[in-house]
Amino acid sequence: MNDDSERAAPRRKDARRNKENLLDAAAAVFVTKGVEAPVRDIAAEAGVGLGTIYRHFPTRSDLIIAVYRHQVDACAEAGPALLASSATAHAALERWISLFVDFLVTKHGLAGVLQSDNSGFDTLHAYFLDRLVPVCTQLLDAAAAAGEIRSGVGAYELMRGVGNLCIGADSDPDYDPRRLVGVLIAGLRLRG
Amino acid sequence: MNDDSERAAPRRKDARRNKENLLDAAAAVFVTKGVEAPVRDIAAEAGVGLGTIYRHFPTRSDLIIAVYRHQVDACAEAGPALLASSATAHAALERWISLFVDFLVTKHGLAGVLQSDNSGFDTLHAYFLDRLVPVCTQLLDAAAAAGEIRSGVGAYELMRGVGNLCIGADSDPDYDPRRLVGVLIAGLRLRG
DNA sequence: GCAAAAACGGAACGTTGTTCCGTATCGTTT
DNA sequence: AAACGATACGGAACAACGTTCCGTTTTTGC
Repeated sequence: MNDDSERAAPRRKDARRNKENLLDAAAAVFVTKGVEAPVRDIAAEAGVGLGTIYRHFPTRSDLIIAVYRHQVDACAEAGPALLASSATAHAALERWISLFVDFLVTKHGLAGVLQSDNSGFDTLHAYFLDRLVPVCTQLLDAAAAAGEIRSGVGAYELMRGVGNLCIGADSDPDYDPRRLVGVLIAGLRLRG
Repeated sequence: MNDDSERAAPRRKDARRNKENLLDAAAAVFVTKGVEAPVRDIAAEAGVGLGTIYRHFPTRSDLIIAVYRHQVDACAEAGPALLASSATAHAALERWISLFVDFLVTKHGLAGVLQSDNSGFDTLHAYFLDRLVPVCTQLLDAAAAAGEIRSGVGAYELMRGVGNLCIGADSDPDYDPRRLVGVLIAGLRLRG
C-alpha cells in the first residue's frame, strides 16, 4: 500500500516540525472545540498557514485519522486480548464494544463525523472500518461459535450501529449511549 | 402557544400560493436530493426568490417541519391505537417503533439532520421530541407495567437511539437499521 | 384609481472547506 | 560561503452554503 508514502516524514526540518505542531494543535483543538472545528482554527493554533495544513494532510479526514490513529489501533489490538482473557466470547465482545464506545464518546463530534455523508470524511469512515471490522468479526464469530448470540447481525452493521448510537452523546447530558449500547448487545444474546 | 400565528395562512393571495408551492417544491426536492438539499434548490424548484422562503419559513427547520408535520402527527396518533389493538404492550411498542423507523428511513437524510448540532435544526429536533416522546412514554410505561421490559431506559433515550440507528441508512445498502432496531427492542425485553 | 401594506427577488454577508501561486526557506553542490 | 534548485510556506481567492437586507413589485382596502 501507500502507507509509507503517506506517513513518510517530510524531507525538510521545518516541514517535520510543522507537521508535529499541527498534530498537537489539532489534538488540542479537537478537545476544546470538537472534531468539527474549522480548519482555520487549527491552523491558527499551530501558528501555521492554511496551505501548510493541506500540504501535510490532503483532507480534514487525513488529519483526524493521524490524530486518532494510535487510539484506533490500540482498540483494534485489544480485541484478541479480550477474547483470550474473558470468560465468554460474549463478555469479550461486550468489553470490546465498551472500549470502542468510550473512545468515541470522549471525542466531541467524532461519531457524528464518522457517518457524515458530507463527502470528505469517506477516508475517515473507511479507516475505522478497515481497522475495526475484522476485529469485531472475530469476536462475533467466537460468540456465535459458542452459541451465545443470534446470527444475522454482521460486524459492519454492528460497528455502524454502535457508532451511530454514540452520535450527539456530548452536548446532551440526558442521552447516555452506553446504556443503549448495552441494551443492543444484550439483544444479541440468545435466550436460555 | 404560538401555533396559530406560525401556521396562520398569509393575508395576501400570492403569499398563500407561494407558501403552497414552496411546500410542494420542498417535498419534491427532499425526495430527489434529500433533506439536506440547498435552500436555493428549493427556491428554484418553486420558482421563488430566497427572501420568499425565509419569510414563510424563518429557518430550514421550519420548512422541514411543515413538510413532515402530518406524517409525524400520524405516527404520534398511531401509538394509542396500536396499544389498543396489539396483544401485548411490547408488541405495540415494537410496531410503533417500526412505524417510526419506516418514516425516517424513507426520508433521505432526515435522521441525520435530526441529531445534527449544526445549530438551526434545534426546532426540528424539538418538534419531533415534543410530538413523539409522550407517545413513546405511554407505550414504554404500558410494557413496563405488564412486566415485559426492563426499566431504566427512558422514552427520550429510546427515541434518540432509534433515530440515531437510522442515520445513513440510505446511501449504504449494506446497512439495515431495521435489523439493529429490532435487536435493540429485543434487548429491552425481560428474559423469561 | 390610489396609496399603504404586504410580499417579492436576489444581491450581499459571514462561514465553511479547499485550491493556487508568488514568496521564503532549506539543503546540497560547487 | 555563495548560489541554486527543490521544498515548503502563507494567505488571498474560490465555491457552496445558510441567512439577512432592502429596493422594487404586487395586492388589497378604500
